[in-house]
Amino acid sequence: MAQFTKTEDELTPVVRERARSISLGDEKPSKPISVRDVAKLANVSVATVSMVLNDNPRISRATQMRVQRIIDQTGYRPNRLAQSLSSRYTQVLAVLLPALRHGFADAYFGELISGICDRAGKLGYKVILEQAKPEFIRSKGYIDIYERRYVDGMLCLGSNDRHHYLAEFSDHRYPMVVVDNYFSQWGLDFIVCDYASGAQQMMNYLLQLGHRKIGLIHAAQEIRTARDVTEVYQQKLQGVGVEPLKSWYQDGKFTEEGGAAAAAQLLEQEPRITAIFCTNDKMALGAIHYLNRQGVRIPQQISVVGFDDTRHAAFVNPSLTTVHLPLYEVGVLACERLIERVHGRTEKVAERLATHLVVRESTAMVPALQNEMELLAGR
Amino acid sequence: MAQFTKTEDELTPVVRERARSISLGDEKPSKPISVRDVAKLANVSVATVSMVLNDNPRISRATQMRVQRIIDQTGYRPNRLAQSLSSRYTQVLAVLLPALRHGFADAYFGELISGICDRAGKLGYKVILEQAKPEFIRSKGYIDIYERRYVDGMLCLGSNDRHHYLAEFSDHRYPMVVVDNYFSQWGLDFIVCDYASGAQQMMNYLLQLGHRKIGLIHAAQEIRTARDVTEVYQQKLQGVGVEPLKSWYQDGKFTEEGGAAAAAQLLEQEPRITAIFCTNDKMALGAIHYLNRQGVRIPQQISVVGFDDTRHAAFVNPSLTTVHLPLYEVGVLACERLIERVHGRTEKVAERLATHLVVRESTAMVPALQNEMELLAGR
DNA sequence: TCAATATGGTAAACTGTTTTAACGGTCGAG
DNA sequence: CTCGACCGTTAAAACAGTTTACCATATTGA
Repeated sequence: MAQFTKTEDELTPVVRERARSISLGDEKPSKPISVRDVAKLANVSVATVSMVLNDNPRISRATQMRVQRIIDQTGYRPNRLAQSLSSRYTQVLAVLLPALRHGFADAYFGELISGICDRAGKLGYKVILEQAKPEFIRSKGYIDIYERRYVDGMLCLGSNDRHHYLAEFSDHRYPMVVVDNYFSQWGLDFIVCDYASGAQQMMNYLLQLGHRKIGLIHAAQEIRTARDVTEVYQQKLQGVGVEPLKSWYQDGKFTEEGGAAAAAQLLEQEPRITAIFCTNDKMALGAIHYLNRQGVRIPQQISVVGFDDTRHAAFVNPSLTTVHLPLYEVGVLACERLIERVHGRTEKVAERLATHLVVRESTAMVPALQNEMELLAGR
Repeated sequence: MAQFTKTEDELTPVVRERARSISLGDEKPSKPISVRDVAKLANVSVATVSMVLNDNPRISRATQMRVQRIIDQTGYRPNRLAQSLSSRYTQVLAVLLPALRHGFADAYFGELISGICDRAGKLGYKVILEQAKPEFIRSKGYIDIYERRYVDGMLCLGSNDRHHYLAEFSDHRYPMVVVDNYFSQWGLDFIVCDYASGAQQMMNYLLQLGHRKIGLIHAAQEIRTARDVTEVYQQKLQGVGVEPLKSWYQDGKFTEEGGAAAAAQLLEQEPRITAIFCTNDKMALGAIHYLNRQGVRIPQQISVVGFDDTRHAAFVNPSLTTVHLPLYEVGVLACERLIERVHGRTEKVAERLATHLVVRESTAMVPALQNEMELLAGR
């Protein structure tokens, strides 16, 4: 305790000794250096060291340099637990994911998480992963992580209307941002892709190609954005005087398998369909897979389109016409806004990022129209 | 401070009052309940409460129930920062990922992470994500997370031989497990898939189908497991008297684009090739994509195989023959062993999980042999 | 019956920071 | 030549738990 003297003339040797014992890394894991050690070596109080660490302007240039030198020499690193305990900020964010079987192996969530992690890291935050398992919800784990001070805020991915527990965040007591979805009801913060606009672009394009009998492979109508797409599909068809039949809607469950099965249903129940609009790329992949092996030629006989523009979309055969979602950017922005909330932002967060159509090879003019055009061209 | 009396008869009313003020959730965020509050209400010392929390056997059934009742009534949740600070265990693990552009949107890493998170959650651990950016390495961020007490241990994914900093973990001072790779040099803990065995099964299968001119689309020879596969490929060919030419090896950079480009090179430089062995599924997808649009029929003209068995492998056209890697299980096991290390395990961790061949539709007998067989069959 | 050993609990020290109120010294103004 | 303001620094009080050493009783064994 009193092993370090405080007289000015003895400072240097003492420093050297401490520094050496550190750099040599003596086998005994000689308990790590603390603020107290640094304070002693620098002949200042621990308060001063703390202030240097948080570069508080109250510290004079001279003192700040003296302390910094000691910090560098000793390789002192403040204990984050102690810092968080006393400062009330953990510098950690949670990413809440739906509890899918092998949930992370998913391009959609992966892209969002990439954006989040990149930005969080840049702003000095760590990110913890949390899966919304039933038990987690039942035991209010989502509140626990705040109350037990694991995190300062949370980003909620893959949420849907049945997640009533999100209502508990409406008072903004616990900073939370809904990522790529939105709720009209609870006044929650959100960052979302403009699904409606994307769907409009896609429908306009398909209609322009002459398609009228368009099947829809959708999923999860409890997700607001998914409903947006479905609604646009319906409105646009009605806009050209077509009332989509019940059988044109098929649930693809957001998976490749589901997409394949839905395509099969569609073909069986409505053989005269000329295009299939899948509300995500995974289902489109499944549908294409099914059609290919049924010998249906894409896009000559049937056009197939997706939604998301995941990496794989470009590497199917034929490559997929789809709507590009700026998921990475959504992640980045959500992360940024969440941190602002943690730091006291009070204005509501609500942003809608633009989406755009990506035309590749899975779409073509409707076959009949194609023939007509060729006739007109005099062939 | 002395607002709570300790006489037995006054306990009940006091409890009720505290409990009500909590359940009503008064608007003022009346500072959260602490051990001290609980102790006072239960008429025991804070030490006792702490022991109940960590179910220390020294506490009698009666006391433990009395305290537990108060805990339940007040909804008290221990502050994890304080717990970690004084217990020296954070109950947090780090997952270190290579800094790929959009790294998480990858089926390979996703599968590993799924396994890790599932098991970590089950064992009461949280998982933080860390990207191995150059700056992170240069500043020894990987040591920082231990010293600053962010985590108890680390799982290292996507490592390779150029990651010399891993040598710093050879003394096992900081618990770390290499996931799905291994190093002969530094005595690090690891859990890995049996790549060599998988490659052998695949090569045996291809050779059995009569293939001799087999191209290899590989990548990242600085990864030990990747080299294992390449070596098996070479040995097996030599085993049947074939010396693979330099031009049979093509670098596919582990991506779809790379796979497509490599396939193009291969076809140009060695048109008589009858099979292509890709060392991961992504490159196989790229190769198939390229071959398809060149009009090459798979598997009639050329067989293509992959490695990994990611979800997409089953949904390409034709579906991909590949080697299944138990990545989820590797994640689970790595997580488990790491936690054992944290709790003092001293035996080295080194396990190799079995892999197996998955035959789908992208492979067939070598064309010439096929004809011969048909002739023999008298057709 | 008395020392020896469990049993159950407690007070105090400890974990490593940040923050706050106070303090001594210098300076300019009245 | 005081008085208040300001500046840089400090001691001490949080923060919210765990751990340790010790202290009463109660139970055993001889």
